[in-house]
Amino acid sequence: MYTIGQVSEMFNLPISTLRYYDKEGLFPNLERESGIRKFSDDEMEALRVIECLKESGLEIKDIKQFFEWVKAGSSTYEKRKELFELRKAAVEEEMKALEKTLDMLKFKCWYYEKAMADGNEDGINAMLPDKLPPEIQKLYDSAHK
Amino acid sequence: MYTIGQVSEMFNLPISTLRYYDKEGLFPNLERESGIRKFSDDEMEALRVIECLKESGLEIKDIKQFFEWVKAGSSTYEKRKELFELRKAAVEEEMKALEKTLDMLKFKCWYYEKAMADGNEDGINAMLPDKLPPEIQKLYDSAHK
DNA sequence: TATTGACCTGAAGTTAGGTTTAGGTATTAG
DNA sequence: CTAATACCTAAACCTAACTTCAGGTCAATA
Repeated sequence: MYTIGQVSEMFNLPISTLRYYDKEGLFPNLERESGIRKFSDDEMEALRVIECLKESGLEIKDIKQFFEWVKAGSSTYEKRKELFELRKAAVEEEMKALEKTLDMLKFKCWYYEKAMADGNEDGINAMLPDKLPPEIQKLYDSAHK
Repeated sequence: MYTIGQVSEMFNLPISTLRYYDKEGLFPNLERESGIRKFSDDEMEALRVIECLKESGLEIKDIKQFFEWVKAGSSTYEKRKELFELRKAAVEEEMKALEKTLDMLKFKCWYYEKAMADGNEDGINAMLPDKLPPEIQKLYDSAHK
């Protein structure tokens, strides 16, 4: 069993955030001892799931919904599975978007390296939009498709 | 040259968002014809950069800063390059975080598939935390490290 | 004894990134 | 002529996810 301060340290989350999560219903089974929250391993695992679902782009109210399904028992296995499948698809989409973003960033890094070497952007502009070095052209095309 | 409505369609962004970006100074060279915004290829490329930097996690006010550097000319090449290097590192970090998130999501998908097949979570709980099938154990460990 | 530190609450405040509203102009279609 | 479109502005509004504040309890320490 851990206090809110210990959990805050372990997860590197402000105490105020943990209390906020509790108020929003993300720890439906959280116990208290004379008013003081006692975080068990269940709440620790819940926090891992919260961080996962949050990172996947899910809103707090929908994370709460998930924990309500957990409380409801085995009749909600299917809903819960579907939720995770959907978040998985969303994260895979987001990673694709980030790949494209990364290509643009790499292109811009090359761009400014060359601009610094040349003292101006004229040489680069003469290569645009399709006479860039092959590796760079790939990045440029990926970022501009 | 494009009108705001055309740009809105092309980038799939609300007109109100384009006007908001303009108000925030993200199109420092945007021209107007009797009050009406005229978006040139420069603004189109600016928008691609805006979307890239936004996706990388940069705030609007810092994107504005970048366009001020562009306006300032070749003396800011280094700053601009550093900005893109930093955003590149940030996106690479974020992708790592998403990989871990994805591992947790895949684990949970497996978890609920098995729970549905078994009708309960007992079999799974007996395997936790280190007697899971090898592939699944990898996901679990990645998500719990 | 008193003060420090860790916990508690409800309510108000904050921030980013837009969106909506209310009112106006200018061009074109019927 | 008038009515529908597409544009414009300033200012108010909105939402999510926290954070801060003001005031209070309780246990251990100096």
